[in-house]
Amino acid sequence: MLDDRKLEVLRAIVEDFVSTNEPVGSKALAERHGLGVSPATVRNDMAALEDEGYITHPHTSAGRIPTDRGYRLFVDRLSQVKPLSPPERRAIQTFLEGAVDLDDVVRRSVRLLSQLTQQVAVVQYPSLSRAEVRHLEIVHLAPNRLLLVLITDSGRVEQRVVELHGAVSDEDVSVIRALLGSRLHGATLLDTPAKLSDLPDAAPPALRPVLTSVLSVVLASLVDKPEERVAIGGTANLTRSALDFPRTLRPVLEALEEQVVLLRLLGEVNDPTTVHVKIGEENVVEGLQSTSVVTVGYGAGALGVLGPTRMDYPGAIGSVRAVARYVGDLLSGA
Amino acid sequence: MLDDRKLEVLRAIVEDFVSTNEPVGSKALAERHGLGVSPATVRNDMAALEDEGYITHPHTSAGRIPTDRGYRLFVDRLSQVKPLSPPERRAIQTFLEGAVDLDDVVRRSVRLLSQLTQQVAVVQYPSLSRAEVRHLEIVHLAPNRLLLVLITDSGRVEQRVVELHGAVSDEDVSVIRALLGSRLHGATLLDTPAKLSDLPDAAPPALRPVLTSVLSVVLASLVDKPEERVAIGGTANLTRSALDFPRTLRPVLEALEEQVVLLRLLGEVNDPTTVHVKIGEENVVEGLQSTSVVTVGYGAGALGVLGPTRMDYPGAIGSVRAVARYVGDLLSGA
DNA sequence: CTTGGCACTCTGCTTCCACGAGTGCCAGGA
DNA sequence: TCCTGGCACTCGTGGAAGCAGAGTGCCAAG
Repeated sequence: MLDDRKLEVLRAIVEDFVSTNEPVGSKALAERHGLGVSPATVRNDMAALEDEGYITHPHTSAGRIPTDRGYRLFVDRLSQVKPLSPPERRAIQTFLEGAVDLDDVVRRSVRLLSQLTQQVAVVQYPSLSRAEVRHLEIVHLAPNRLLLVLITDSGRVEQRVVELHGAVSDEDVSVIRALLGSRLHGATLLDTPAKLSDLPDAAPPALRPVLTSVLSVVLASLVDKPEERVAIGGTANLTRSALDFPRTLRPVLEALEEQVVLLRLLGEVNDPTTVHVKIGEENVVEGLQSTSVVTVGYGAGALGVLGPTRMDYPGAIGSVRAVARYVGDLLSGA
Repeated sequence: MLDDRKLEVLRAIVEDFVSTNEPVGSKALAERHGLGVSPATVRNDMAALEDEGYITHPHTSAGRIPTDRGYRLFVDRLSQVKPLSPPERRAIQTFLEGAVDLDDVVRRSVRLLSQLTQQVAVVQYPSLSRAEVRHLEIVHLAPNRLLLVLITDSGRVEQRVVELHGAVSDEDVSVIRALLGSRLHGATLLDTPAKLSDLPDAAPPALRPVLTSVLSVVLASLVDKPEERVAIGGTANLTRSALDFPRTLRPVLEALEEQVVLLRLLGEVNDPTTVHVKIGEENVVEGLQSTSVVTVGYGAGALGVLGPTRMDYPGAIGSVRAVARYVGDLLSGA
């Protein structure tokens, strides 16, 4: 059905359309790419590609533009990842290494990705559930109020206030701190319930009420529904493609304001090591049907970019992959 | 020069234009507002207002729209703050009280403000320099690497990694923790340099190198240039006024991506208790000359909204003030 | 299977015109 | 002195018409 030349035509259409944002006609295409055939032949191929649903017409007498399906084929079979240049790699590395803490790493990654790809960038914080506990601190804020501070190996710091029913002494707090600390150090949050289940029984009776309050907060807010966080940046890049989003910019911005939506975008990554590309209507998220998303896991989390379906996929995939690698190294090393 | 009726005309123009987004003509104005005078009279007043620079024409045969100067006069002398309704107040309070930690408070405030005002909302995290140290924890990450965790009374948690030149023992870390803790507990970060200046001398000689490293990190990254943070939300609201930003949406989004810019917007608040309004060209920030900003301090930080100059100022001022009050209470109480 | 030719169909742009909103000015009246 | 009705004028908007150009689909010949 689709011989090599037809695929070549599709590739040319995608590349031209991505760079010019204008429907591409048979004549221009035959000239600019060295296909060695006449416009008429190209037209025949185009008709075939259109029959198969890879390209379409905006209107009768305009050139062709790729459909979502066309981009899909392009990404899967017609393109190869554009690797970054060595200077770019060095720049990424030095920029990321300048970060002073986890927040800074994430913020820098977002900025980096959005500048490299000229798209919207999304970076997830290292997931809590997969993280190891490096330190658990209990601060005695008030007689009946404690602050739990959890530090993970990926550098995340989570805090929760625990309201107690009665007052508790500094000494008791120390005991609890020691108890919890010894149990949890080095554990992942997934292990936590098992590690803590018998703790109230093992503790001195006087401390049990307090311990129970503390545990319920730990389990409820850190284990059962661990808070996932994401950072986003480069939204200004959406306006560059104002032509791509006739009236759809609104819903896109709205969707991007929702943490839940962003997490879904990043979370649909099954295999964490390969780059995933969602194109147009493949996105189930409301409001993002006219966008494409390129994501990849970096170890304890995921990151990616979002832009119009008319996107430089090879470049985006290359950048996303490279940044993910550096971020992954950085976070597992620190 | 400007008698009461002229001011009334200006007020009517501002209110009409804000609600309809269309230049307002003399006839419609004379009818809809009970001015009791003829369109011709209104026209004369309009001419006077235009001479004074309070209103202008988009083109010869269109109605009038307010200038920045007109809005300024409106805000200063012709409008009164629109207080929130009791149900609204209750909703704010319950929504904010549901927050589990500082990040959550800030995120909720942003969402609240942007929904109340239908504008872009900006909320600064409580400033570090004005905060009191509630707890300073030192975690021994590796033989020659420490993690400092600073918790302030406003709930902020800052972390910094300290790389040491040589290994240090757990016991030494405990000593340093105790030393620093006793000195800093209850101090503000502004007091810190004074409180710590003689510390190396007072400490056991063996610990001095380590202590010096720790102190230099504390002073450099927490005191000398304390990290200010801001959260932003509701950018989708900018598209609602696509008519207001003909082609200027781009620079606005770009400006909003810069933490520095946001801090400048919020930072120009001198008197922290009153609401400040910057209108259009009054904004020195590049790219925001077509927007207005309404800000107020809430105690340890500031918050505000940003939108087109065509903004419901009384409503925005009311919302900003109310939210600031609740946030302030919440953060000083917690 | 490829190619050149040709008729056809659109869109985008320009021009033109009529309409209507709104203004500025003036002269008369309170 | 100020308000008012009247009137001529300006100018942007919107629809109709016409034109040029790009691009297509199809066909018959190589």
